[in-house]
Amino acid sequence: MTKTSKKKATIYDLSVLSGSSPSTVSAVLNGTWQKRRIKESTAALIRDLAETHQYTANRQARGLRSSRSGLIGLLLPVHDNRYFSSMAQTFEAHVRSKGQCPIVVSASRDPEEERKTAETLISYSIDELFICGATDPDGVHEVCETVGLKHINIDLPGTKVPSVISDNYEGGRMLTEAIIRRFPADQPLRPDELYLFGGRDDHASRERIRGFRAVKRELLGEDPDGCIQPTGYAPNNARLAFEAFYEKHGKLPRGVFINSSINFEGLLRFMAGHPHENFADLTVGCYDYDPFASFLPFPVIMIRQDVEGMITKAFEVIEEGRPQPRIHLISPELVQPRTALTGPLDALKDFG
Amino acid sequence: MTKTSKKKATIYDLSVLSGSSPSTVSAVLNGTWQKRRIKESTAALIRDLAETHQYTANRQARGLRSSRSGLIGLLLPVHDNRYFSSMAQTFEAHVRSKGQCPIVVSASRDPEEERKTAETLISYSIDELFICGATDPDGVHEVCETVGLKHINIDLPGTKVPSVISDNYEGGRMLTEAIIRRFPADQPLRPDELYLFGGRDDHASRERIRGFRAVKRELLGEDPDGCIQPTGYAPNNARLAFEAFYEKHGKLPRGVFINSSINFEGLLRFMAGHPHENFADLTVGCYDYDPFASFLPFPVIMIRQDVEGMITKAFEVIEEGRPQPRIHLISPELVQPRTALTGPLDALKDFG
DNA sequence: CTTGTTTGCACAATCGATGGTGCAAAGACT
DNA sequence: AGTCTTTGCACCATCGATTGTGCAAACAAG
Repeated sequence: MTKTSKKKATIYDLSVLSGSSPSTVSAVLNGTWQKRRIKESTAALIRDLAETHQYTANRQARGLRSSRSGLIGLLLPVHDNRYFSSMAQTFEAHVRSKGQCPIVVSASRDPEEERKTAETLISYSIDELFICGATDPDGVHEVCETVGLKHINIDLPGTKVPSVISDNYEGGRMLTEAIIRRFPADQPLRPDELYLFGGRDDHASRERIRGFRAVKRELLGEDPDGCIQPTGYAPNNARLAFEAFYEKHGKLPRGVFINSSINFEGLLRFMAGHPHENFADLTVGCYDYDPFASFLPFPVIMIRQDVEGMITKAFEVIEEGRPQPRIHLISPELVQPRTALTGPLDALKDFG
Repeated sequence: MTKTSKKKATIYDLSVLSGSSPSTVSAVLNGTWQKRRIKESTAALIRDLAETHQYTANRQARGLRSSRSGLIGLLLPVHDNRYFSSMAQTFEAHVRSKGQCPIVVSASRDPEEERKTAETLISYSIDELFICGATDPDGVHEVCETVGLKHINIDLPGTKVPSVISDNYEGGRMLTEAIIRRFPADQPLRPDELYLFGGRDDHASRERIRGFRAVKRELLGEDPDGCIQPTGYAPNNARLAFEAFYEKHGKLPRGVFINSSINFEGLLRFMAGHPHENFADLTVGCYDYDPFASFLPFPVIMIRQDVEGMITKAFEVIEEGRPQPRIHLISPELVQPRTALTGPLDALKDFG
């Protein structure tokens, strides 16, 4: 190896090699050289040297000077979930296409951790922060605000800055209606046969529940309170709720609206505990999309949220000068049972 | 707001406020103050000020000086996949517990993009890099090596530095055997009824295929070449392979070994195109775990790779001084049909 | 009271890139 | 030839934290 530098080349190295000053090297390599009236030939020489020595600017130094880092943060509840990981994927694509670098972290839906994590990101001088699915978006907002960091909410809205979220009310309506219509006219669903499980007291759950209840009232005439079982987001709580229902009624409801795929896993856990039940007359609607769930042995109607649409919108809004703290709704999509949609995975290249 | 600083407090701000020098403030706040013989009372005063002014060190400045950033990189093929996103989740937990900050990026399995992305991370002076599932780990190695960056391979091995990977051979064997044993003695699987779909010419696929073929030979006596269909990782290629088989034979193989959940989605797409088939005599083994897939209307045996084990091992190995470029195998786990395992999602807190 | 030691801290250089300013040399113009 | 303008670049301060060094004041020993 001739060029085993072992340490990265700096503008000072290149300035010695080229016989020009560090500032000239810097200007050439960051594109401001025309403004500084550097001769084309000097620039070419320096670019050449940079190339052969594999120079790349030290982002920490640049960031320190310019108080920008080129990092854009995304704060998630968790990574290992289809919805949020596809947020990460889409977010990364957008950020990279702007020539910046994504930094994606998770905070377990814990308000305290959300703030702490935001502070960590801030200590790296990130340029913008996308707050996705946070339990306390306004808490994170405070942290951002004191250092003048641009930020925006996704998935769950806050009140201080703009929010881009799914149209949960409409999605809830669509899904509820699809469940109801799935039953044949001679064996229609009764109001007390359609339950909602999962979710908690956040904006998304509330809106979905509102849509659910509205459609129930419109199509089934009634909407008993007892049919709403907000069990939180933990899969095991959902499992317990199904278990309890089953204990009491000896079966599951004929129609089940599940608030998210995480809660849906609770249903699976319940089913694993009842291997001999075949749950013949069960229709599930789930507010999330997963291709495998779509092919389960009972009809599963799903909602796919428009992640690409939300991220795109969020970038548009955050670029605005003084955006109002309003809520931007993005329409989700209804997915019929046994549907295998394509996704970002299809962008995977096959090499080798 | 009394304390709307609008810009972050620095050690200089605190030094003025406390009447001591910046270096004293720095020493107090980064823990080296005992070594510098700072009075306890001075330290207390400064800590107090730091608290009330919400001081946090500028990581870019610190990193510039110390040529370390506190960032640890993870390079993935993609985010939106259960396996890799759970890598991200586990990785993040480990990194944060060491008081550092994770930076997770994806490079689409593209060797060029892998190197470029590594270079970007390097420009941020990351302290270590975990290379997960890379198509060209040794290419990334070159990039790391020239700047003296510690790195390690996960999931797919390289030849230059240590690699921590799944025991794909054993996993392949376990899964194949489980598929075969799933068939009753009076209707045993014939060698030409057990196919493998998906994967390509990488270490993981090769090992799984090797295990598959070995077990087939041992248990079924034969192992025809035609039963191996490495379709790459793209779901659509897998779909086409299933389609082609179905065209030719009018049915699917009775036993199918699928190389990954991504390829499994190809099977779903195929099935979506044949809504009236019920695929009664089909048993699938999939080298990945997904709870929904586990409950599909046909038996699905799955392999869950020990992500926690791999990450833990990788951190152990990378801390070693001069680790040898050997391969560390981590045993995966067989998951019977209709099993809902708990996962990192269960760590989600319910607040609100 | 003098000399030696310890305590407690300030000073200043440094990391690498940026950008304002200044100033010679080259060219234009009278 | 003398003045004015433009060209081309070097110099230097700066961003914020770290760290080696130096040096007074406080204290101890003789």
